[in-house]
Amino acid sequence: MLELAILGLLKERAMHGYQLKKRLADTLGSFWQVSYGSLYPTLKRLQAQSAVEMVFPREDVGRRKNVYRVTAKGEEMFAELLERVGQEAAEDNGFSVRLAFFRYLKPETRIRLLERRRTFLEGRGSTLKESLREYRERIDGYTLSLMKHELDATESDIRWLEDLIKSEQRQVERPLRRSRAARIAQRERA
Amino acid sequence: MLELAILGLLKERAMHGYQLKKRLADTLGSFWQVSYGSLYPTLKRLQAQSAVEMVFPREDVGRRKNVYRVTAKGEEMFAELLERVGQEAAEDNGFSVRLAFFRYLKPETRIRLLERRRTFLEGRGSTLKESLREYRERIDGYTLSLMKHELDATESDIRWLEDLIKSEQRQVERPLRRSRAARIAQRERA
DNA sequence: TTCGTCATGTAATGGGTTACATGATTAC
DNA sequence: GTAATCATGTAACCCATTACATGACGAA
Repeated sequence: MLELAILGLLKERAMHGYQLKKRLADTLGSFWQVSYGSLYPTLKRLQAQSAVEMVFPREDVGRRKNVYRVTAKGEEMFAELLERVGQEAAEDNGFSVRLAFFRYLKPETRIRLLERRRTFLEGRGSTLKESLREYRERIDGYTLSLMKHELDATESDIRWLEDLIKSEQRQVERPLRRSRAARIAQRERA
Repeated sequence: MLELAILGLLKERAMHGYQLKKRLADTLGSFWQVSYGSLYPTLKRLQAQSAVEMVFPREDVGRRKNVYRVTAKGEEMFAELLERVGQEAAEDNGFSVRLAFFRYLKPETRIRLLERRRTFLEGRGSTLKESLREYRERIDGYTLSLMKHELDATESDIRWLEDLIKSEQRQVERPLRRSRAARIAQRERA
């Protein structure tokens, strides 16, 4: 997860650990906090795997900063990690981090990931409904209220996902339609 | 967290590990999954601390089952863990687990916990708004959409909390009013 | 000159998971 | 008798955190 996030951010531009942490906090910070104690070791590990390499300072001579950039191997790793449509990719953080790098995926893969997430949330929804049906009388008001609220939140998540999926599908279809139009135009020209 | 949940569930009735895991999955399962690899060691640890003790099987002789019950010391531990209004008590899981045992808290403590959670969520909300304001033009559509959706979800959480707080406050006030009425009645009797 | 923030790192610890191993009981 | 589920446990690992340690640089 952290590796994916680091590679994804370094893909945009070379950065050093401290900067990386700031960017991480800014874009993913509302759900995903990283400490230096995990950031720096991960960065070193990625370097050892030659997924990233140090950019030796030019104008930046002053401060002791370890600026890293992604290597070709790092790009591969990133793509592999990002596309991996396992269980982890459907869970809260795994999904959010991947969404932040969606622009690097093909629309079809995006749809697959979105649908995986939807299935996951539908599972959570059913579990919640089941619990509500099964235990409604036996559980206390607070847990009941929590469950109802969770169910609402889950359903809202699903609606949001549905919108994302629809908009992806439009993006997949439109080029097709255009090419069909192009084919027609070509036929007419003939 | 797990200790709190185990003690809280065993407070209701004595159970063995397997049962405990089921109850855990049923009531808190939508956000909090535990594996045996962490459940059994925790149970043993609690036993070593004499927070729980084994109930020796009577009618249940057949199966090899380790049924545990909470001890007086366990009750103390539970109360202490539950009331602890630290950072962890405001975070997602910490809060939800505590909410599931809210009935064991005084209304004032409940309100304190609810307000801590609200403050926490308001912080998240501000962070999100800040990011949206700051980066709106620079970040990609997916992250933007995620952030907006997160903000909506956070605001919905806050509204829900507000309702819970209000209903707690009513419960704090009503007995006061009743006692005032009692005082008046007493005065009239005099 | 000193304070804040930039910047990097390590060691100890924590809290969990996965995979493995075992075996009893129940339902078919 | 055999498959599913009940039931307990351990060892290896993973991913992260906290606390600690260090020091450079810029601004007041």
